[in-house]
Amino acid sequence: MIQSRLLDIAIREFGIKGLEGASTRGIAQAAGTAMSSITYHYGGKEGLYLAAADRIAEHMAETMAEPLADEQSIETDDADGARAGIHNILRRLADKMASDANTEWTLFILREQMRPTAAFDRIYGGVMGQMVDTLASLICVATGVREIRTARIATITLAGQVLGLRAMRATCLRLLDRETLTADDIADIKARIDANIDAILDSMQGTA
Amino acid sequence: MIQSRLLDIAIREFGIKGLEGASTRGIAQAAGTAMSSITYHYGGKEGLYLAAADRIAEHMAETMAEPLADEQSIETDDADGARAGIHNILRRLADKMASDANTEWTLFILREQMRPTAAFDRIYGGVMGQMVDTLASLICVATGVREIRTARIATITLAGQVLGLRAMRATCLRLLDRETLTADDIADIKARIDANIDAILDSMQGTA
DNA sequence: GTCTATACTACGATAGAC
DNA sequence: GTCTATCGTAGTATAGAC
Repeated sequence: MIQSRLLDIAIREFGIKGLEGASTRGIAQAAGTAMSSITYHYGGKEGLYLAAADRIAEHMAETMAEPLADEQSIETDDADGARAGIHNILRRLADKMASDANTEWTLFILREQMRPTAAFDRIYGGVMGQMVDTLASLICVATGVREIRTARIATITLAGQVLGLRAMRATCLRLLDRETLTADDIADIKARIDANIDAILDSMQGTA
Repeated sequence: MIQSRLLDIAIREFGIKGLEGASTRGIAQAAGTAMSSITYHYGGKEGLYLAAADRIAEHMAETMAEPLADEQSIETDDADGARAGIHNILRRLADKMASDANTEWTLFILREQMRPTAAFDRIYGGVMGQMVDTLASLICVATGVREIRTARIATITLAGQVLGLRAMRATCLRLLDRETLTADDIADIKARIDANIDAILDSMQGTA
């Protein structure tokens, strides 16, 4: 399937180099085909970029479908269940952000976060918006906080901790004196994040 | 001063569009000069990019000099002072990350974090490395934690919360239903971050 | 559908006038 | 120092053969 290989390469190249930095020639060559097949299948560079965003949204939906489905059925008085749901979602996200295997599409998303294009709508409108909304709802249930705005702001800080694994990767590596993050590093960081989540939720519960 | 204007525009363009995305022609035109003056003053696009990184490092050094100088004189048994220092540093960083006025160079740094070039050495080797090292030391003092690795991992999560303001900006705006962050938004987010810091440090203190 | 050819544009670098 | 003019390269898009 040339289409599929083209998309995989595109996600990698766009993620690493950005929309302007990546070249259709380079993508086509890496996929082992002619550049004009990009025009044929996707209408051009822009179309390929948007298709890459759609595929990323799909991929995200697959990995997040299970925890999101579970968590949306939580009762409004099940604080412990809500807390477990928050951990579940963020842990899964942390796996993606920490692993080198997911570098390409996490970078793609981060670029869109910093400077959104039409591609961001496709990603956020997919499972991503649903994910942060669910997190905010779960925070309300877990802490007893009533104002959704408060929960949303907490969502930003909780997700920020996790996104930081990718967004400040260079600093992480220097600070830990590594070339890449080891399995031990990732385990320790995830443990720290889990502890932070509990500490933060506890503190919100106290003031609610 | 044509040099100064050229650098300002360069930081903006490189920050927004990245090294490949920005064009020397565009930068020169926006600065009101000929493209060849970039060659004359900086030797080329690469040289201009590195000069922009140096200027960003300077700017960061100016805004962080005071809190870093204060904090390095903290006694090893002054847990409260250390905690205040952590708040001080992260609050100042949060101001920069939240404000639209600093969009250009914060984006520049984030790009380098995601995909470091020689420019990252100049930024990290300046005040940035010093900042995260100081944070880790202060965390040790504030919590009684002995292992520097534990403190460094906590540093990553604390800084991640703050960096998230820029790195997930698009999600922040959608979640709060805004075009740009208002002063109220920023105040609320900073208050949440302050509370989170205390909650996290408390939880580390308990287990140390 | 996939390829080769080519057209057109924009880029960075450089030479040389002033 | 700053400008104009130009060169070579790399980019995207497109037409047309198969």
